[in-house]
Amino acid sequence: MADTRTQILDAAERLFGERGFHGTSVRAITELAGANLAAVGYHFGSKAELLAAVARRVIEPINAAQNAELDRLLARTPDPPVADLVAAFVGPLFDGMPDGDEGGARTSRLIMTILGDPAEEVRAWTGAAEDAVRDRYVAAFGRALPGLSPEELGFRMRGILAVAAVDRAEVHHRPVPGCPAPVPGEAARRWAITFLAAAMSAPPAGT
Amino acid sequence: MADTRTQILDAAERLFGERGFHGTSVRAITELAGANLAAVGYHFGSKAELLAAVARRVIEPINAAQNAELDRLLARTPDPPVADLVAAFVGPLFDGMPDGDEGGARTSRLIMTILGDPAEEVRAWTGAAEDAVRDRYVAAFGRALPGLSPEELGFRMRGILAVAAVDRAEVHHRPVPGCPAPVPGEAARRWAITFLAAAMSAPPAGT
DNA sequence: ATGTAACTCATACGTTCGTTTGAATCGAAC
DNA sequence: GTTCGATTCAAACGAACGTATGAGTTACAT
Repeated sequence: MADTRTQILDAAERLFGERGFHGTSVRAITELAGANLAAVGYHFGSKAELLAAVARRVIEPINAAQNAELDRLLARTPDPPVADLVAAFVGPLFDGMPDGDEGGARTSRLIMTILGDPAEEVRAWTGAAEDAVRDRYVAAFGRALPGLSPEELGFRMRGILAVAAVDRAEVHHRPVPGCPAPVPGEAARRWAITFLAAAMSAPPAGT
Repeated sequence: MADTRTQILDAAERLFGERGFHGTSVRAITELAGANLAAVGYHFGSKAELLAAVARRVIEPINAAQNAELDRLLARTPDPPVADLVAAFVGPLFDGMPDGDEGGARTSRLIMTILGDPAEEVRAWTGAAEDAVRDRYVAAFGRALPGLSPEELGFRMRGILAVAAVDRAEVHHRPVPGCPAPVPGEAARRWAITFLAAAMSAPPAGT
């Protein structure tokens, strides 16, 4: 049995992802973790700091993988094609956490919750590491897509995140009625890369 | 000055969009609306039913516009090209509510909140109307994109919603650091249509 | 003017929230 | 076996929550 701190992180990750930040009570987290109510205050200081810890733990391996994939690409050629850049960026989002995640769905639901939750406390933890990774990809996409304004490139980068996060978040949620339910695993990953590579390769729409 | 019921709907739409369902208190809504705390109970019954009313008011004009655009397209040709279908589906999402919406951002933030909020009460109102519209577009896209499995088509439909909702939701939020900030108005609409038309037109990735 | 229905209001109820407290418990070092 | 830092615990705090109540106010038909 893992230590209390880790079990609280696990429980919080699951519940924040399933019910959002405001929708999850500290009591629900500690109950699921089999820990005492006060353990959150002791180990993390506050509910908001617990969310920051959860978010860090989720995002760090994704960032590391995105960086590694880009390194691998750039080692081969200084100007990788768009499709490879998309795969390198999107792949880690579909891998999610290395272990214990239900096919990455928990992770993505959490990312979706964070993306969707406007509260400052939910967003405050975003650090320099994420920015650095994103900057590297923006630069690489910019070279692969000359003629695209920085603003439109930014729009497309956000589009990538949106598709990946929303789709994965819904794997176990089943919203958007009227469409067939999302598909877990390898198929969705390949669909996303195909979908987004074509999207990124579109000619500039201009201002 | 509009009647109390409308002012509560306006305030609730803004606050639900900005802070989510659980993050918005009935007191905050009535205060912003300049109404009494009990007015929500009197006019809507409960906070959850207020959300349902807000969601209906937001989504109905979007659905109607999507239906009308598709009618217009089908009147011209029985099998419209993908780009036209994308424009017809995405356009109304960028138009948002006809009046008083800050360029549609309020609306989309609300949609994003709903998409991202896993609570059953947030999702319960989705009705037959939305399903019908989506079914019509799924059918039209299916004819325009033969060889695409229903599952992959469902994936792409969700991709459209994700891009539109996330982008618009962030117009006034400024998340995703490392990318230039989102752009309001006409540019984003054209970028989205270009981006998504290329994405939808991609060859099938297969199972 | 008077009755009536629609509405607004101040106030209170019971619950749940995040956080804090101080005592109890544990494990290893000495 | 005692000391001590680290951790866990039950209990309680005040604040904020959604909702309910009943009196008060308005507008209008009669």
